[in-house]
Amino acid sequence: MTTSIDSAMMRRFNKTAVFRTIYQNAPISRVDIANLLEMNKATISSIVDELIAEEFVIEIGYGESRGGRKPMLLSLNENAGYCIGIDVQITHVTVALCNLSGKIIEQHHEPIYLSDGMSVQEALLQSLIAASKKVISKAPTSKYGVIGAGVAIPGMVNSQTGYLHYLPNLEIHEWNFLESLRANLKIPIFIDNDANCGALAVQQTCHLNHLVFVNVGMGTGVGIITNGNLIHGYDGIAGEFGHTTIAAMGLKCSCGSYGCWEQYASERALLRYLQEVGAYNLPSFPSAHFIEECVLRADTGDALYIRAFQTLGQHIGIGLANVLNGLNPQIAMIGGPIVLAGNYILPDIERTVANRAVSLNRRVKVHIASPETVVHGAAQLVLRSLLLVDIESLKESGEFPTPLTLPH
Amino acid sequence: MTTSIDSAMMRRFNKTAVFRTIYQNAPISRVDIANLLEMNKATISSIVDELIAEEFVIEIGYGESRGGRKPMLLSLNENAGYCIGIDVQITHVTVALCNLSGKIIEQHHEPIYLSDGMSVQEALLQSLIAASKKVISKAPTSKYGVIGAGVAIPGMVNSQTGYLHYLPNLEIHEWNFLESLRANLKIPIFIDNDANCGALAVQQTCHLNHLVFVNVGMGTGVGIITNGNLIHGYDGIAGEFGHTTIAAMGLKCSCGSYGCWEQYASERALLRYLQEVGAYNLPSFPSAHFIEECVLRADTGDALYIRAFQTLGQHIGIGLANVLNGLNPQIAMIGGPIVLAGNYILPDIERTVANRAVSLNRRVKVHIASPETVVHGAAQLVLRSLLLVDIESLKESGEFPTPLTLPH
DNA sequence: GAAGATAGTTTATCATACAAACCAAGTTCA
DNA sequence: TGAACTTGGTTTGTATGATAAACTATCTTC
Repeated sequence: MTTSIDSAMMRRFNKTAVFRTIYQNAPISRVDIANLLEMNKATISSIVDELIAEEFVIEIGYGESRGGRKPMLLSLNENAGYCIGIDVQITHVTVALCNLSGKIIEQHHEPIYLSDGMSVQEALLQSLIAASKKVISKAPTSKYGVIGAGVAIPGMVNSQTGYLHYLPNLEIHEWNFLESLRANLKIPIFIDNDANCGALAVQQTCHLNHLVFVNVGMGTGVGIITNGNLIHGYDGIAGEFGHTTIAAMGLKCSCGSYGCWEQYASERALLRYLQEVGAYNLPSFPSAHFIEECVLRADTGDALYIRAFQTLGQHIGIGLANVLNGLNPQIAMIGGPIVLAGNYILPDIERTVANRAVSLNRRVKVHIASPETVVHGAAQLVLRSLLLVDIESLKESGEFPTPLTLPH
Repeated sequence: MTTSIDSAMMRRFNKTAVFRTIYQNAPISRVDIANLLEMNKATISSIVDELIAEEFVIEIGYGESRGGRKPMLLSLNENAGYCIGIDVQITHVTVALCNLSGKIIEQHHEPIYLSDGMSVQEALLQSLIAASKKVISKAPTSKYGVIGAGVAIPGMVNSQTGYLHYLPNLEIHEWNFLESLRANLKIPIFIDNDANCGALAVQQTCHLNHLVFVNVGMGTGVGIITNGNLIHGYDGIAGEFGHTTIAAMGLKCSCGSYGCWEQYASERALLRYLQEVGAYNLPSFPSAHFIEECVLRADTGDALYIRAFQTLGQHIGIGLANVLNGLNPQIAMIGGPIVLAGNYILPDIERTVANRAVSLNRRVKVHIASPETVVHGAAQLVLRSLLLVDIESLKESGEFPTPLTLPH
């Protein structure tokens, strides 16, 4: 692992810092960047010149005078290139084309269709590739083109090696996913767990450095950001709070343990709660639009559905309080398909957290994320890796990626 | 937050990297450092010259020739200065004088004695100060003297602000501990939670970047290191896994919640298990030597005690599996007073973890730490802050500490 | 319209890392 | 035994990049 710096490296760090400052504070002038970063005006000018030559940054006109010469305002050239974010789910994939500021330009849903004699892996790959090619073809011409794709996976992946250790429901085990995808998509590809992607997206919009993103879907996973960094763990599978015990003698879980959180806080748990309160006409398995349908029923005032949502909220709250006590974030986000039911579950989540979190963790605000959070985060994997590299990720990866030097 | 680098900063990073390399790989030659860090020989020589002039590093003689000129071996000058580590417990404090390599030179136990009309805070302070002064007076004369003190606290502290949010058992709330101690001890002081200190000590000895340290005593706390960094959370109180629910309908906890792990995995839990299996002559509250006494009984073959330890081990295992699934560390350490019973609890911990952890977390090895781990880690707070500063901690703290420039 | 303020550039300087040449001191082998 | 080679470490010259200070450009104020 390298931990030494030479002048080229110093320049890269500083250039990245300047770029990040523009990215997050645009429109901003050279002087303001210099003040924010406590660097010399001359250095900023020199770096900005490079960024403009590379078309990552553009001058967008003069700002208001503050008693002297008007400042020239700088901004990200958000259409210098594009990236795609992919949210893999059990039944389908969602692919979004985003510009460099992360804004979604095009979006497409593609079902995962398992035809005869085809492995699940092949079906997933085909769906991914088909959807990706569709949105890539929609990308406007630009300096850097489509610079990469980020994939959010609802299972255990190692984002460093690209290995998919386990994908529940589709029952994929130990698959070199990244290699398979790379063989078919000729752009840089990044992958991570879906909850991690969600956390990344939240960080990008909220500019907070300590947060958790709880993805409640068929299973329950947590993306953790502390000190601004995603936590991956040794094998990359950190955040499997869905398989932490909240009831030592509780329900048997598919993982072999008992009383796992996701037995009580997931789509499947919701289905069970509905069965328990006596709702009728239930599917045997949560379908693709299960939550949506339940929300419609609750919206009609169906007390059974409302009660089931409340029970779900309480149990999400129990596990969330655990996560808060363990990690002490600044905010907590609830994401995944369940967000459609945000209004029905949030009060119970909040109440339960208030009763079960300790000390300052009681103050942690719980929010419901937007449905696009994960796909946004997937795109963020690319933007972060290629554009927002900093000291941190250098140390993390051990090798030095090359920010801001994309091939044309 | 500063994220820019100039040549002075570059030098500091590199100097620290060289020092850390010597610290961890001594004895080592200049050439080997250059190869390890992928830096130029000339640069290494220049930095080493400075380190030798400052007496942080010494030349300890020639090594074996590898076909040419013999290398001059470098080593940490471990007696250039000293630091003290303090382990605060409910009934007493343990203070250790350590040299720069972290080796304990002197150790002293001081009771916390509450005399009439004295607040708990005062009693704790007086005990700390008395013990510190005793070991400081034993420090040999050296270039830098006693460079600082690190304090491990069995409660919720913010290591940045020095604020003690809550210290259970002694029932101290919201106290500016660092300020109070600084008023009395005129050396730099660092504080952190006891489990965090334990984790730090383990990291120092094992050179691993992903680990958890579970401190089982009157309560249960976890120190988490991922990517080589301690996790503190937003308010500094991360790691309170003792207050995570493992039984949603379980025992009422002092924190107001139900079924918290520490109700099932702590000294108090052990006492309850003993009551449940019908052991007699039990104290109403775990005394200072409670674990020690229980181990003695178990050593005589007392089946009740052995069974109680096994039950405790199972419940430590349930919570530990949760921690592993949530954080995916490389190894797990059990520390705190319970380590005396390591042989009695470890098999059950391992079995439970094997049954309840998911996927690769099943492979995580569980070890019993030595009793001095926490006090070692407390000393490490000082060594780490003053000597082993690197890119990482810069980003973390946002401000730039000044390593290797101690006043004489 | 002169004085002052702010934005940004140009120029000279300085610190630091690096490369290459060099010196020092060992080993190998004819 | 000594010439050739190898390795460890230093010296010297160079390149890079950040900074400070002087300078230009442009605006506001009075």
